[in-house]
Amino acid sequence: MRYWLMKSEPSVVGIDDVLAMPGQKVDWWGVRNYQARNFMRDQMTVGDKVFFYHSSCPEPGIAGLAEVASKPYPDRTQFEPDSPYFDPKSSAGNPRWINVDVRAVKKTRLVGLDELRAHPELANMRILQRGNRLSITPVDPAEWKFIVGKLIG
DNA sequence: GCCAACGTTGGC
DNA sequence: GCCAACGTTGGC
Repeated sequence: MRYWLMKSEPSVVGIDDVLAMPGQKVDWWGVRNYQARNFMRDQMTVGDKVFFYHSSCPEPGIAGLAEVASKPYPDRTQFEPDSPYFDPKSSAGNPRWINVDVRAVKKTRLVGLDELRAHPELANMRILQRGNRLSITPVDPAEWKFIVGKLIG
């Protein structure tokens, strides 16, 4: 069992959108970074806990709790010629981009970056480091416990 | 819109 | 394999 933080732009797919989907699930399409892909492909297992993070929006921060809901499988958008995520170097037999399904568990209050930064217990979180751009990052179990127990309540 | 950080590309 | 140029991310 691992813990993760996964960024999504709420103007594209926010926590409310996922809660409204059948089974409260969404395929985590669109990751085009090898490190983030490898986390999904190599390290995620069904049931892993996820912070659903809203990025590139007026209030960036943790917006909900979620969990990994499938094994890794090829990202459908890499095969869609009209998609900005289309990858001509990808084929069904040799897909380059992999995703998992994510199930939204519940919406939480918005825990913003400034609030996260206010706690020394969270100082090492990848999301708080300068220049961080990785859209999927591992979360330390102690950090998960602190945020869920003390901040989300 | 700015810009720091950092990943990717491609010429050599 | 190096590295300059370029593109993207994402908070501000």
